[in-house]
Amino acid sequence: VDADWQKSVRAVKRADFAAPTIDLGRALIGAVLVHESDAGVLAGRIVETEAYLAEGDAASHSHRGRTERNKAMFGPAGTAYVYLSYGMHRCFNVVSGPDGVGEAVLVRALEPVEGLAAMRALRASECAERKLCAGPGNLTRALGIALAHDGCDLSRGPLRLWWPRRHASAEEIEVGTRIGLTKAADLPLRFVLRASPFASASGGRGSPPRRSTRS
DNA sequence: CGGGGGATTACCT
DNA sequence: GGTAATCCCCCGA
Repeated sequence: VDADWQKSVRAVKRADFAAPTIDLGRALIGAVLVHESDAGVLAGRIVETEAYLAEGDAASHSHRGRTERNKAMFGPAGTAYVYLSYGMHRCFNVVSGPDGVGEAVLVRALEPVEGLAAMRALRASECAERKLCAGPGNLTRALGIALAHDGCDLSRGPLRLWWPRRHASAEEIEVGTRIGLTKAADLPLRFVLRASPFASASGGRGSPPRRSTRS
């Protein structure tokens, strides 16, 4: 099938996750998230992320300390943190920061690169390719990411990350404010591959809404 | 133990 | 732009 994306990435190493969370939020732009699922290989290239910090970030789940839900955030960098949002959607994060510190990078949008037919079946909703993995709840559904993946090691699979051989330059990444927050809403912690048609439609500062057309 | 509020989305007007 | 869907977390009592 279309496995061209593999040429642009290499296997991730644990050391790749050692960067500070904000740097990791930028470095993950261009990385490929792969789920080796029962429905086949489902993969997408990351085009939008948000950083959630342990200090001075009231919007972070870790802000009030470790709980049963957020304990994966306090694990070693390179762990998956998956949680249920609004009672129905799952959000996928890459845990970052030192072991014991609650930080993570939320993945908000992917460019689909493999398993598109299976992704459409999982979405159970007809939509343009650019919307297939646009939005944190949509991409977890398209890739079949479940709460059972919470705490899994992203260097091992079945949920796996592939590292970009060439990272996006500073000019290629647009920085804005995070989406959907009431607290710490002004921090510039959202990173988007500039002008990507696969980014989520909701716009923070620095990314005007792009929701003029339906379907 | 009760209740407010989400790191969302789709569909309505 | 407004809001229902849907449920679990977590704070305060």
